[in-house]
Amino acid sequence: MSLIQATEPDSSLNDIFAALADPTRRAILGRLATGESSVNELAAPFPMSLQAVSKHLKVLERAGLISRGRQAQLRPCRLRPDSLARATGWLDSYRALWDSSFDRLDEHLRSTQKGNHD
Amino acid sequence: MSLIQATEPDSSLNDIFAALADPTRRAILGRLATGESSVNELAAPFPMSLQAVSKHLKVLERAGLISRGRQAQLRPCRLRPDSLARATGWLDSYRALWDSSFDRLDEHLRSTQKGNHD
DNA sequence: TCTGTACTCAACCAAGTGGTTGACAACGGC
DNA sequence: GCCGTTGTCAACCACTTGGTTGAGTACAGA
Repeated sequence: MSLIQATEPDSSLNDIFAALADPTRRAILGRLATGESSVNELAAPFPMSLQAVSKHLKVLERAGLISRGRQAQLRPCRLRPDSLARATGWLDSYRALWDSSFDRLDEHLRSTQKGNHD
Repeated sequence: MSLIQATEPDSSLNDIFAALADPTRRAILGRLATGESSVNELAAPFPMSLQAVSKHLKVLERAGLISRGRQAQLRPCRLRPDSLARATGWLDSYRALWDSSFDRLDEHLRSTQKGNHD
């Protein structure tokens, strides 16, 4: 079971999950799911400076969750689905292990003790 | 589309994704998927102190990804599937938006410009 | 009761994060 | 060419994070 190793090479999972851990960035992704958008448009709903939002966009870009174009002085952002797919892929594979682990745990509990947990 | 709001109440998503953003913690979850385990057993493969691993376990516990029991002086850790389900739920719902967004983007690109991006 | 084992708590440290403000670059319109 | 708009970069700040070491707690066994 190679999933156990600590030295997994996919360091981008770090960036992806870290990017998703911030509610502002999740909201930006939600906004972006409705279509391409400029930095100003993205920043408008948030009670923070434009620069702060620009930093968040940089984090999302580094994680591969968005890409940024260029038209005139606008810098439109749009989604990139592949990174999100990597995150869901990881979660899905672990959820499978998860569930089987619970079957095993359940069996273990029934055979050894009688519910002094939780 | 209520997904857009920045003031979403589910702050636990922050903790869950933040917990998943660390490779050591992902490895711990992987190890735990093979069955319940003590702190010492969990710490053994990692090139760091026991206390550091204990901190990681606290993070995972706060995120609701694991729970910890007590038998004698052992403090066995085991998985809790509900928090992971929340993360996958969020990702799945967004992936749906994501895909439809890409259909829309594709259409938009075809109708307005001819590929001066990427 | 004394010892060893398993683990946690507390203090500390370097590095990273999320925000600010101010200055600057790039571009379109006048 | 100048001005407003759009956005980035740099410096700074408070706080968090991921690690360390050292001390302390809780339990089992001799």
